[in-house]
Amino acid sequence: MSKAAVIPQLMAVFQQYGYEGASITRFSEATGLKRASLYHYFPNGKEEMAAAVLDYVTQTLKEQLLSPLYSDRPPIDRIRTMNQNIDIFHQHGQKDCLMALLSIGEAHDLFQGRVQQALKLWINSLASVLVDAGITPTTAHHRAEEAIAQIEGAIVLTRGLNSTAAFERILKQIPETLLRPE
Amino acid sequence: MSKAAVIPQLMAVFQQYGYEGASITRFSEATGLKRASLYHYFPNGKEEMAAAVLDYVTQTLKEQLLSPLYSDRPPIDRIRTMNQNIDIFHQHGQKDCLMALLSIGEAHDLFQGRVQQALKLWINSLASVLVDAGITPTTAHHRAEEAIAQIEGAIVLTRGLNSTAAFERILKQIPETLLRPE
DNA sequence: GTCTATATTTTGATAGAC
DNA sequence: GTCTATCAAAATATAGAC
Repeated sequence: MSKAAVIPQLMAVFQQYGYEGASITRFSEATGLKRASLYHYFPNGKEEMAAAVLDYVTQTLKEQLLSPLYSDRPPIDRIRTMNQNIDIFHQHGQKDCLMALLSIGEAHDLFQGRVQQALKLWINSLASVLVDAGITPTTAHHRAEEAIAQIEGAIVLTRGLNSTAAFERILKQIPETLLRPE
Repeated sequence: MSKAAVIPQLMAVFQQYGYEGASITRFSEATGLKRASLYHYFPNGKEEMAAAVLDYVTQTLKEQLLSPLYSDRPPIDRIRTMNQNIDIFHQHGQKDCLMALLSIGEAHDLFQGRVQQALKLWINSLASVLVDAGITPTTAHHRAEEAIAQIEGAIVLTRGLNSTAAFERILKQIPETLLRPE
C-alpha cells in the first residue's frame, strides 16, 4: 500500500476521534497495517500523520471545495457548487472538520499555523466571490467568516443533536444570505 | 476541598484538552489533589468527572445564560443579556463549549443524551423569545438553531484563527438577525 | 515494505496508611 | 479526605528479521 493511499484512512480516524483520541492502534485497525509499518511511512508518529492529513485536507479544500469559486459562472452558482461539495465531503455534517479538531488541546500548539492558513484561504476565496458580486471587501470578508462559522457550528449541531437536519437547512440558505444586498 | 469546588477546575481541563486529551494527571495538576483523592470523589474516574462537569455546565447554562431569556424585558434585551453572559462564560470565544467537545469520539457515545438535552434546552429557550416577539414557531426554532450554530462555529474560528475578532462581531449581530422580519 | 518482538512511558485504577 | 505505593493496561516508539 502506498503512503498516499493510507492518508485518507488516517484522516477518517482523526475525524472520528480527534487528535488525542486517535491512537496508533486505531490507525492500525483502519489501515490494516501493523504499528511498525505505519512508523515506516511516518517516522515521527502521530504528529507526522496529522501533519500529512492536514496537508491532504488543505489540498482537497483547494481542489474540491474552493475551485468552483474561481469559475466564470454567476457568483450564486459558484457558492452553491462549493456547498454541494461541502455537503458531500462532510457527509451532511456527520464527518467532522479536521481544522476544527486539530485546533483542540495539544494539537493546537502543533498545527496552529497550518490550520490558520487553511481557514484564511477558505475565507478569502469565499470573500472574493462576494466582491465579484459587487459587495464591499470588508463586508465580504465579514460575511465569509460568518458563513464558515455557520458551517462549522452546523457540524457541532449535527454531532450534538444526532441529526443532519440543521446542517442541511443551514447549508442551503448560505448562498442567498451571503449575497443579500448591503 | 469540596467536590463542588473541584468541578469547575475539572471543567477547565476538559475545555482545554477535550475528553480524550484530559488525563487524570492533568486533573491532578489543575486541582492540586493527587490521583487517589480524585478517585475518592469520582470512583468511576474520568467518565464520572465528565458527567459531573456536564451536569454543572447544564446548570450554569440554565441559571446564567438562559434565565435572562425568561425575564419580562423586551425580547431584544433578553437576547442581548444572554449574549453578554455567553461572551463572559466563553471568554470571547477562547474557552471551548463542553457540549461541542463532549460529542467527539468515544465521549459521543457516553454523553450523547446529556448533550442533546442541553442543546435542545438552549434552542427551545431561545426560540420561545422569538415567538414572544411574534415570530412563527417553526421559523423561531430554525433561527434559534442557526444562531447557536453561529456561536459554536465562532468558537471554532477563534481557535483556528487565534483571534477573538470574529466571535465578538458575530455575537454582536445575533440579536438583530434573530428578530429580523419574516 | 511489512512483520514480530520488545522497550519505554503514560494512563487509568486500587489498596491501604494516616 | 488526602496521601504513598503499586498495579495493570494502553500508548508511543524502536530493533531487527524477512
